[in-house]
Amino acid sequence: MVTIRDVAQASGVHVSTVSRTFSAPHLVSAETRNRVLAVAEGLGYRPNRAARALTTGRTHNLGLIVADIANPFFPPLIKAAQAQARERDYHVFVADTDENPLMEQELIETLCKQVDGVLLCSPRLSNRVIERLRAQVPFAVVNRRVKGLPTVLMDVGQGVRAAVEHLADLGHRRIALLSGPSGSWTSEEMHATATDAAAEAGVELTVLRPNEPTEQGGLAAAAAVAGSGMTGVLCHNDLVALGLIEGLRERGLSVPGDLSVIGVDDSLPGRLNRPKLTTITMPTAAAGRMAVDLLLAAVNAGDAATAALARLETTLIVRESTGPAAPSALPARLPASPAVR
Amino acid sequence: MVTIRDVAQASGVHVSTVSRTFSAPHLVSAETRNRVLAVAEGLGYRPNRAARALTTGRTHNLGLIVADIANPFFPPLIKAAQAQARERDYHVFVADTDENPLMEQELIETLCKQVDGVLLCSPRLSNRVIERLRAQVPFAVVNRRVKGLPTVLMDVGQGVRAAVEHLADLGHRRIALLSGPSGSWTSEEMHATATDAAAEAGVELTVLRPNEPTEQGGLAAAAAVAGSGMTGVLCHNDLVALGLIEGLRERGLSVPGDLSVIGVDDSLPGRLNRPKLTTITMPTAAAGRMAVDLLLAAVNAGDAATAALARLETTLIVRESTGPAAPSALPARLPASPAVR
DNA sequence: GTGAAAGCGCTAACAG
DNA sequence: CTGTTAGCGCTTTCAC
Repeated sequence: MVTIRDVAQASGVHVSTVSRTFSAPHLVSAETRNRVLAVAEGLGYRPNRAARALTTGRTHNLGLIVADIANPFFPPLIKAAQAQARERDYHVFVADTDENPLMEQELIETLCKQVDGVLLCSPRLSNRVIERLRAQVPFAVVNRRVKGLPTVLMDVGQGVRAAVEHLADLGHRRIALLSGPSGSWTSEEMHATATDAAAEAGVELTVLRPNEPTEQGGLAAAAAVAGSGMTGVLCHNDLVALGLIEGLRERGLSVPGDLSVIGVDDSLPGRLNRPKLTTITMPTAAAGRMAVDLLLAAVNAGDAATAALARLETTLIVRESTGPAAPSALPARLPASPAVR
Repeated sequence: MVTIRDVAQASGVHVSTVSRTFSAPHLVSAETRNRVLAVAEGLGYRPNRAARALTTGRTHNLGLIVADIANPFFPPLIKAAQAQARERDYHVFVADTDENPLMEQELIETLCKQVDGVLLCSPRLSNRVIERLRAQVPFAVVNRRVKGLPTVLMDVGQGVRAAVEHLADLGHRRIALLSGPSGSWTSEEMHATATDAAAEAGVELTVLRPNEPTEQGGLAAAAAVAGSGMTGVLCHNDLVALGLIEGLRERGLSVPGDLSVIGVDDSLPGRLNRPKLTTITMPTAAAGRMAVDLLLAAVNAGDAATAALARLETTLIVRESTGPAAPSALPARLPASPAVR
């Protein structure tokens, strides 16, 4: 391994001069700098960032923790975060918690010594634990509110509101919300906004929960939805929506003919599905970039940190999985006179 | 930050004893060990892996480099690799090259000082460059043959052979291969095997290349496929297949009615698509786990390394996107008497 | 079984 | 502008 010392020797200067050529070039005469650079290049020298971290206290590494890498919601976020970090000369550790809060905590604790900050994406950990852990390492969070922490929220409420209104406009009077895992801010937010919006639109909302945030969860929920008299379903994410559509189909129900289904994420599988899924966009790539920037700002600010909060817009994209409520699907036990908005 | 020194002081022993309690517990009396452990626990001490790396030369970190995190082929592999690494007490840096060989090289060079080994998944770099770089850091590769390197191959040839025979059995006589990016071993392997299998099955094979390994690539290829007289298409991956099906549909052609389409990967979008995609499984999770183990073995063996090569099976999964060749689609210019197998 | 001391590769005052 | 020195947190001989 070629070290700073080899370069110093080969170029006839002291190690500190070599160090300076890399970490504070303006403090070195152009002549020496060029010579050192040339020698370093020739020897194939690369600074050892771990050693540097020991003296500077900065690792130039970030941790990125997600619940499930294979959930199509995350890859675009990971990709963007990682690209943005690299732009800022940071490398990123990516870790998957398997939706397990304990693993999440363990991960944070082992990672924290090796990174300057940790990005928590849709964490499953309680706020209480997060607040305790923040003494160890700076955090930024995506899709979770923790006071005092740099936060990026994808304002799913906007999309949910539009989705409920969209269903109401199509004549749906009884709608369901297939909720996500507990501990998920997005899930709570969807619940709250959907409840509000349903009341305003004068439609009846049933919340079915909790469901795994996967196609399996959606598939399993089909039993509860079919024959319930509900004709519009808002799902925790696209995967759940796709699973639900499949489960409905197995029961001889068609989408959007018999029921309308809406997902969340605007993920690849949803875009490629037939019928194309009506869904709520989640600006995951933007969130990844922004979260990295907020995190880095907090890292560099140190104590002077003023926790920023970014709210990213979400919008409803109407495609093919929603349509007019089928009269035939209207239940006999329809409330006497639902307020039409 | 609580260091080994704080623990030493608080428990009335020397730092080296604390060090030993963590890295060689058997060299410490049970009594002192327990006391040190208790104190460390109380203080919330966690060893600093970067500092440890400086003396041991082992970072306990791995690098994982992929062409595109958002390509659904990779997330299951990343997830599995990362989980397996953690099992072995390793953390992993994940980096995306955006399909850019130069970025891949740059990444390897900046990462190499911080990791004990690098996992190259479907690299876009030439073998020549990889062989030069291996002096810097141990490698393992997935889906690429580099002699002397621990390798995991997903034997796509098996699946391709089965796919071509499947199309031939269904009566297809002119088939196309929508090839992937150059530099991709998988793509070359598919090409070679498909050519062989087509000759044996007595069908005519046309290779269309190169295509972006995305739905866009497939969509764009639809123009060349439609009206060409080819009735069966084997695509570089599921995404291309899905894009192609979409492009065909836009031209009024149905799958599997007018043409049969086969993908590769058995990815989520393919499974959820209608028609369900006939595809070739790629054991990505198994490959991720195995590659990590081979890499770690190479890292630990040092010079004594004997490069292992693992070949993982792939199989054809027949679903709904393939069917009998439509007589109407048979071209007038059919070769006089194609050998029927 | 435990302490002492050297050193991993690098940076950061401080002199000159 | 460049050299000297000390030290980051930890492991690892080598003594005792």
